[in-house]
Amino acid sequence: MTTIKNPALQFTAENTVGYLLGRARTKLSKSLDVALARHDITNAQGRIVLMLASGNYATAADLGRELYIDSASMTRMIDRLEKRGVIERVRSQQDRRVTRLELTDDGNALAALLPVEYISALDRNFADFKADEVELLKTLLRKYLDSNTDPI
Amino acid sequence: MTTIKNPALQFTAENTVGYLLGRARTKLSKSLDVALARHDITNAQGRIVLMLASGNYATAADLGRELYIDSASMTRMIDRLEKRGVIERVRSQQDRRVTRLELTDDGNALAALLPVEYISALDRNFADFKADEVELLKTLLRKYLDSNTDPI
DNA sequence: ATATATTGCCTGCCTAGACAGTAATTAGCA
DNA sequence: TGCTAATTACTGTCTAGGCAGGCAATATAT
Repeated sequence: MTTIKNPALQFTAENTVGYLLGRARTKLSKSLDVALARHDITNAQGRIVLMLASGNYATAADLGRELYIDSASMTRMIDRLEKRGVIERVRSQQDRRVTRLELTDDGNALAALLPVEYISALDRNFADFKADEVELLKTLLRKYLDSNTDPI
Repeated sequence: MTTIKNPALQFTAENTVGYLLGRARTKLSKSLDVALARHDITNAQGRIVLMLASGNYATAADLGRELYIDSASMTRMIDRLEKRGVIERVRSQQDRRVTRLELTDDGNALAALLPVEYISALDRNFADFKADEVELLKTLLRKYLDSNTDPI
């Protein structure tokens, strides 16, 4: 039994969780982008459309809070989706700071199509995985996301 | 025992592997950026420095192939690292298309410090995980990365 | 030996995020 | 009531990626 005295000596970036996580996310995201391309929408954009369609989010701030995306990035994302014609900004009368986000008819039609696209794309991506392996992966990811790492 | 007839009906973006993968990657990457900030370098940049220090990669094309990053993005990354003073472009004499990437003295000094930073930052991020849980996560990610998803 | 293909690097322009800072509006409290 | 907090959305400027296309240099095939 050998003990590694100084882990830094055998450290390689390519073996890092961070590295694997980054590559896996890029691969999957790219694959989803390809799958959604014929709807003229990206993975990141489709997610927003679905979240709005769920009725659980009404404003850019809502979405940003859930996604841990800052409001500046959300503003730009909303810009793209508005230009694309799937959502509209509607200024709230109750609180004139907020602009409610509403799906257009096109947006609702898109939202109806997306789940099938996502499900089949994910199925293809994880075809080699048994169902409980995917669940295990999700469980581990959720565990990491729920842990609060001291920022320092 | 109930069978779900139409999975699309209960589909929510927030339960997706893609969603969890994206959020986890963002969280970890942000944490690494904070940890490396005092070396005036980002996570993505530190990875390149370490890969060059390993001696296994000599050119931007080498790095891009390993990281699945396209050459245009690599060009810009090299620009930033060169401006930052950690690497130099050295035109090859053998093949005048290629520019070899060499760490400067500053770059080598940095490469010597980085492993410890990465290791401690990762330890903090996965403090709640048992060692074999991290390994399990890495195994699942590698399995996904090794699978070849038909692009369509 | 030369036309063709490949490779390496680059530029331009796009999405997606980050942070900092600003203006407008509302909420909360002395 | 009036001042301060907090909240919402925004702009500017940055990193990090993507794709398309282009040029120069090397490899390959006829």
